[in-house]
Amino acid sequence: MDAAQAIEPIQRRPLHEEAVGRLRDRIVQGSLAPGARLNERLLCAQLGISRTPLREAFKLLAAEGLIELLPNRGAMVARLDPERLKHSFAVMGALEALAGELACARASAESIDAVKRLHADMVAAHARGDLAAYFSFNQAIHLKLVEASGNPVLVQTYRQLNANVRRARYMANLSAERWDAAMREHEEILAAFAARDAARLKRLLDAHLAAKLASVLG
Amino acid sequence: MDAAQAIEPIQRRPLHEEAVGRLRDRIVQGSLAPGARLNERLLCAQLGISRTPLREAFKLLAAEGLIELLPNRGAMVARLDPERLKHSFAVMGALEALAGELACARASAESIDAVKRLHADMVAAHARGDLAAYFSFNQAIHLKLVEASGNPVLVQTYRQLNANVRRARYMANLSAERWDAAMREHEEILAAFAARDAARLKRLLDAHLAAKLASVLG
DNA sequence: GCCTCCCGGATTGCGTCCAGTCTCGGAATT
DNA sequence: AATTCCGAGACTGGACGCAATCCGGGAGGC
Repeated sequence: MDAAQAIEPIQRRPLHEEAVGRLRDRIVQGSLAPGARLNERLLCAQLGISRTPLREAFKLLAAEGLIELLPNRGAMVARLDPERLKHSFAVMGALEALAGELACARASAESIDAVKRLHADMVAAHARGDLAAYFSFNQAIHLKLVEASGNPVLVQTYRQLNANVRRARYMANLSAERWDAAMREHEEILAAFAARDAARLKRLLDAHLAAKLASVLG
Repeated sequence: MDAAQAIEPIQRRPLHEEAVGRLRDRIVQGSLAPGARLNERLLCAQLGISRTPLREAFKLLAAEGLIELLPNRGAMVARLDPERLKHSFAVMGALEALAGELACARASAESIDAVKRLHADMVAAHARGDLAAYFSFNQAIHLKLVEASGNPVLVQTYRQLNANVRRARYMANLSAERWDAAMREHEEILAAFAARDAARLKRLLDAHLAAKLASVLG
């Protein structure tokens, strides 16, 4: 928290880390479609790296469940299995419930303020119909809420599961009604969090998640 | 589920996969001590593989939180941070709670029988004071319970967190009293599961986990 | 005497090479 | 005509080599 933190540490991230980030973004965002074969050479050229770091990135993404490694036949972007998605949502629900509980008990005032600000940004994005920005702020809110739990293991676990869910959300197109409903749900969630009403927050998060699942599967 | 499953599929696992398994075992079991530096060449020689697959294995273990990668300075076995352990237990609690609920609702009779058998084996191990076997059966019971939830995502998430916790349990030495208490707790857990009493099971699992944490930290 | 600087050894990160495996298209056979 | 067999091409898995980086020790300066 001192000055050493302030100065931008000369970030020389390993190439494989950078590659994981880029590929994950492209997969989540759908620019690499589910089922698409991933040609090592091609991606190497695109990313400007050699095969070694790319292969390391593949292994990590496979562990996250974003791609599948077929022995001797390369990698492909994992398909979105509705069944698996349901299972993911169930686990996410348990994690969010825990996060909500912890957050209500231990969140700092600043955390709550941060969520409020993100919420305002999200409302603005909704107002101007900016779906991409909405998604982004929406994700940020949920993540911030989980972070407010003060449990880094929870955050890490949540993040990992979230990647696959985000992917599904990018695929599904959000109806105007569902969008409006989601905004109302978020209003309530914010209120419950600000009031540190854990029980209510848990109920709301659960309902929100269920609606999200329905929307994605629909 | 047909004959094709029965014949042993010529297992030609990639080397990195094999390496991950071996290293994980050694780390969890403590033969690679927390904080120990991992020399690539040395491990290559020990495992009889070259650096490429080993490095891939390192990346995966790092993602699991079992080792830490220091840029340009190699890898070391992650230290057991009591704080982090507490966080892990909190998440595991949420996962076990969900698992218990689902398992009570959806477990097959065979799953329950399987747990019963494992429990009997564990009792036997306890009776003859075989700590290693006890640990093994204990783990198997918990895992089987989670698997009985029928949620593969939950299983995978649980497994991953569990690796670190198992490590801590190997480190801490179990007192005779705690061991006896754990056996009693397991009796109750089994009874609740067999009766499909979700609420009671959840309470018991929670208490069991809390006691485990206290034992490990003590 | 202590601090700083610099150099050598060791080790990592990445690029590249080789061998084994798989895929796909064409030819030969039934 | 359909099927099987076979070989060329492409690609992955693993091994290895080189340059860059880091650590420790010793010389030199304050």
